[in-house]
Amino acid sequence: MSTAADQPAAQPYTGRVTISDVARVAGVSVATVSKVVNNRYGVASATAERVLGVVADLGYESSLVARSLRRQSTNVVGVLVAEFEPYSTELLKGISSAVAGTGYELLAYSGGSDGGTVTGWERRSLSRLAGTLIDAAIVVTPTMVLSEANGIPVVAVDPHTGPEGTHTVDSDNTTGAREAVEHLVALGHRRIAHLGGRTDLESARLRELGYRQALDGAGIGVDPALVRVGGYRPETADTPARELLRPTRGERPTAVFAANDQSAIHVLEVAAELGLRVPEDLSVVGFDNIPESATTSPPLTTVAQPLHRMGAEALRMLLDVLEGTPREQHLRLPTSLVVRASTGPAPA
Amino acid sequence: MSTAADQPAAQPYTGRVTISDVARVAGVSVATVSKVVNNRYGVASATAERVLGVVADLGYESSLVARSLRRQSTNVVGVLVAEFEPYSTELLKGISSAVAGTGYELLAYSGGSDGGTVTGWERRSLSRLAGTLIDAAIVVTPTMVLSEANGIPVVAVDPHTGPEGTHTVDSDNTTGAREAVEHLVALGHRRIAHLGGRTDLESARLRELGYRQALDGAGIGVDPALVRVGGYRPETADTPARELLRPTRGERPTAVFAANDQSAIHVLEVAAELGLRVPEDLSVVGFDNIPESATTSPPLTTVAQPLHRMGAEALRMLLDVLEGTPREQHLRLPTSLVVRASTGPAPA
DNA sequence: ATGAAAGCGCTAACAC
DNA sequence: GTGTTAGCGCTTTCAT
Repeated sequence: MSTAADQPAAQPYTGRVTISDVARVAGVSVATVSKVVNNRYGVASATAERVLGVVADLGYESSLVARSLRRQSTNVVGVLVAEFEPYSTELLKGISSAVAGTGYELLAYSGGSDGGTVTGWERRSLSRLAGTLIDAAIVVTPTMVLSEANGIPVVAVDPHTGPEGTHTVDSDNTTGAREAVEHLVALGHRRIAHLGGRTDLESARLRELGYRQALDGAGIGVDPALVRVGGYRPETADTPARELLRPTRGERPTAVFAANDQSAIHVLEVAAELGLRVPEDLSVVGFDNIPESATTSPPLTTVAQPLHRMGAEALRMLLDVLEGTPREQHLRLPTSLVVRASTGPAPA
Repeated sequence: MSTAADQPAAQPYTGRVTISDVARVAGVSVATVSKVVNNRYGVASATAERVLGVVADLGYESSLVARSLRRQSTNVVGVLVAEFEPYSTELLKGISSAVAGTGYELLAYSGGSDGGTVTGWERRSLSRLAGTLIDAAIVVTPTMVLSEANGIPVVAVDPHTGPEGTHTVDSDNTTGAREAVEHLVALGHRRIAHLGGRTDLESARLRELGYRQALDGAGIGVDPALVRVGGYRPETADTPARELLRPTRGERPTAVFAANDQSAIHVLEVAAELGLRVPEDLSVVGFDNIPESATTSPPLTTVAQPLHRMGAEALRMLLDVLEGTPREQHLRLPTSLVVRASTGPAPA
């Protein structure tokens, strides 16, 4: 074995070592090198050994791009996200642990330019990668329906359009939200606000539905003044959060159920800024249970989505589809309420 | 504008829409389509419009792979990790937020097969992607020295070989570790164990160095029986953790300083299993401050690395190198002790 | 203003 | 057993 860790000074031009470099040095054709590298039959063992030696010497590694272009399959699974934020990275951890031992490699691509507002990133990313770079894809919170017409299997996680069209993995948004609000009701809260997500997103609608169900069930009417659109992101949640906590007229709510943890965390910040104590003056509940929700002060009560498991299940589903194993189109996992310190009895 | 969201039934064969499909439908050559798509000069506006119409109709998006192969630059920055675990994903969040608005896209690749034990994954991944798919790369905790001989700029984050060779971003491991152990000393602990990382890794060595410095400074000798190799991973930390907590002879330590959070969290689990109360019977300190460290019970006291910032700085450094702006080769960021509930006064 | 042709690095038929 | 050739989808001279 030669010193694979050294950089050879073999080529005049800088840059990567290609298959033709190996071929030239080994004195064979590129086809032969290709065969050796891919363990194809029909190569004399002496030749193979010599080529392997050169490969090691030069530190050659085949270009994923060139290989992908020529081959039909790449053994790479894509994870398409708008950006790498807490939600998508939690999923990624689950996907990553599930991919170990399957022979597939993971390629996470963030093509959603500047945040989550730009729609259509998933179609664009899929088109750019499908069929050439990746064999199949997991798309995180797509905002549009993805047909599999790009030619590769797709599993959508928490699709914002509801489980139609593609294979999907999501969690029970309605029940989760209902339980969260029931928890607040049980603590004696009556003026419970809802900082919603985006009205065009299915998950946000379902969470609001759960909110309304819980209120109805408790015989509490929904006060429209206590329901605001928050948009899921700290920036977009700022104004509505302030409107909720510093009402121009009427009473302040004693609790806020936010549509996701990022908004809930921002509510915590606004509350602190306004001098409101949590949970003495105000209770706050989030949704998702991203790890960050445990690091706030006080730690956030939230509805846990089993994010790691959702990622792992999505990968398994994708691999099954890829290999032709029949699967249910949709998988819905249960949520669970995680009670931490941001919720307490309603102020007297 | 046509209905870009629809899938056209234009082609007989399934699969992605290629540039030749567009060319055929629009009645022009592929060269012209390429020019239009890339805004090159020398295309009649009428032709351009027609082509754009077909592009929209067919939902064409150029293949990243094919384009990369032909072009020299791709406008994609790679993040190479062994796997997507808490540490690398925190970095990824910082990188992702820093990349917004730069015009670059992010491609995170996990080529480290089954965990962190396999060495050389970084060289392999780099070779497979460099020069074709990505213009530059951030490599997370590489275990070997990476020359830039792959032809693209590289920034290593927390390299396990120390800041040599490439551009690097890391944090002050020694000081962080020293402060952690000084915290334990201040709480009255004298029998302080160290569950180390891998002996071949610079960061692990520096953390052990800090541990020794703190003990020396307090006039406490290092008891070799209290120092174990933990390997940074829960599985590898299991046996040494048990040896430490259930000593065959001698006294049990009253505190453990683990080389990273993942090991520290495992110590917490082993302690719970053995019926040890934390922090009454045993104090535990970790290193890294991954979000998960706040979710344990009790929440873990740890040395925070500014992971988001490290990621963001790494990206900025990389972009500077890419654009030829002169930069210091190394950036070392300070750590800070985060005291939570896993540390308390030494038992009497 | 447009198209023909070469070639990026690689693999797969098919010849020799 | 080995080399030659074609071509994956795209960009880029260079003719026309």
